[in-house]
Amino acid sequence: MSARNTDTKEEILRIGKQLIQFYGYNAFSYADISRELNVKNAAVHYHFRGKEDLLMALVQNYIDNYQLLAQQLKAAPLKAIAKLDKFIERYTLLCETDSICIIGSIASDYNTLPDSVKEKVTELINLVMGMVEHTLSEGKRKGELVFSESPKTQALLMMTNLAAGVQLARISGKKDYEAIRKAIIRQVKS
Amino acid sequence: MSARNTDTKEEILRIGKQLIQFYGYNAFSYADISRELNVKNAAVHYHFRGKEDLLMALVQNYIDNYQLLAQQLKAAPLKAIAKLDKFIERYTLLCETDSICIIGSIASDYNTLPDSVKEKVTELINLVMGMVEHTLSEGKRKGELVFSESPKTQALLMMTNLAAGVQLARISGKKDYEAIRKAIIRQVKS
DNA sequence: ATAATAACTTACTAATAGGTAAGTTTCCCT
DNA sequence: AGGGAAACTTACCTATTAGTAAGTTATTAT
Repeated sequence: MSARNTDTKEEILRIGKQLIQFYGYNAFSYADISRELNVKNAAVHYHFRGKEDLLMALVQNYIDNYQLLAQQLKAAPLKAIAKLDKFIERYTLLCETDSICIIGSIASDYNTLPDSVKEKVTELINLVMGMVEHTLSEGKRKGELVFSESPKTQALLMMTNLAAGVQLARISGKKDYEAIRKAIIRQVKS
Repeated sequence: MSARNTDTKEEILRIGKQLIQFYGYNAFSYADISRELNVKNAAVHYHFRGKEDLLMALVQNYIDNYQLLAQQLKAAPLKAIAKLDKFIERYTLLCETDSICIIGSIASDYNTLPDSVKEKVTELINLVMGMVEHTLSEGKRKGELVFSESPKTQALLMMTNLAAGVQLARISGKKDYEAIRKAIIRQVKS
């Protein structure tokens, strides 16, 4: 099936993801990836025709990943708060590496992207949003969560707090993120 | 004092600001500015040595602007809600041109910026944050606003909702932004 | 054993990036 | 009237960008 190395493609995706979250989509190049992987930039082009294709694959990767998480959360015998914590933890981890959420990163470069990618990003957002909304909705129904906004609006609030929270954290520090993280839990808890 | 054109410098700042808010800092070039202004790119370099200097001037511009707004809000005989509305309106206007908050835009490219700019951005954030916090704090003291978080945390929540709200709006539409806008007012009102 | 193919490297493009040095035009001040 | 300076243009430069065509090496299926 393969010659030399089977997981170069996955490595490219891994590094590309890191670079986008740390520097931004328009700030990294194929040279950055090939340097870190110790291959030539043509090797990167071999696996992903162009930067758009790489981004496309990356977003699809996220979609797959979140689809899995959504399934797990639905099936898991966890309290709503615990489910939310599982989701929020992803942002906390980002924070610790001075990285930001990929959706936030892409959002800033959104107007430079081709329509095909824009559509995939919309798909990802709808997925994540729907997952949070569902978790909130279910938690409310079961009496585990209390909030007065609609689940959809509450999900919007929570998501924007988190996305901008990690962005803010790299400028003004992790304390601000922590304050936000605790507050968004309080908003749905008491 | 000047030859030919006195406001080229201001025009550069205006266009630069637009480009950053629409495409992002790393996605625009001096060529974009010079094209729109009908000058050569060397003319842009004449007014701003390099891209960093332009960004620096732009952030300083925002600082001046927000310092003025902060003064106005302190002096104005307005209810806290009206003051917040004045501030929030800026984000609503951004939304209408598919643009995002400059802080959010810079935050995504933050790790590609030199320290000098990073410090200026911190200064801007502290200013804006302090302004919102003060407005919230005063409003609470006067009994015009009601919220249980500390004014600082409430300011963090409000700011992150707005910053990510406009980012989200260009992807999933203005309705989501509107829902957020109304919700953040309800959070401090009732 | 060998043919096919996956996974590369080598060796290039053409376009754009940010940036500069030297000259030119226009205006103002004396 | 003439000097100086502000506000440019002309004409470059080097580095980097995304991208490609053709050749090489290693693996695998037959």
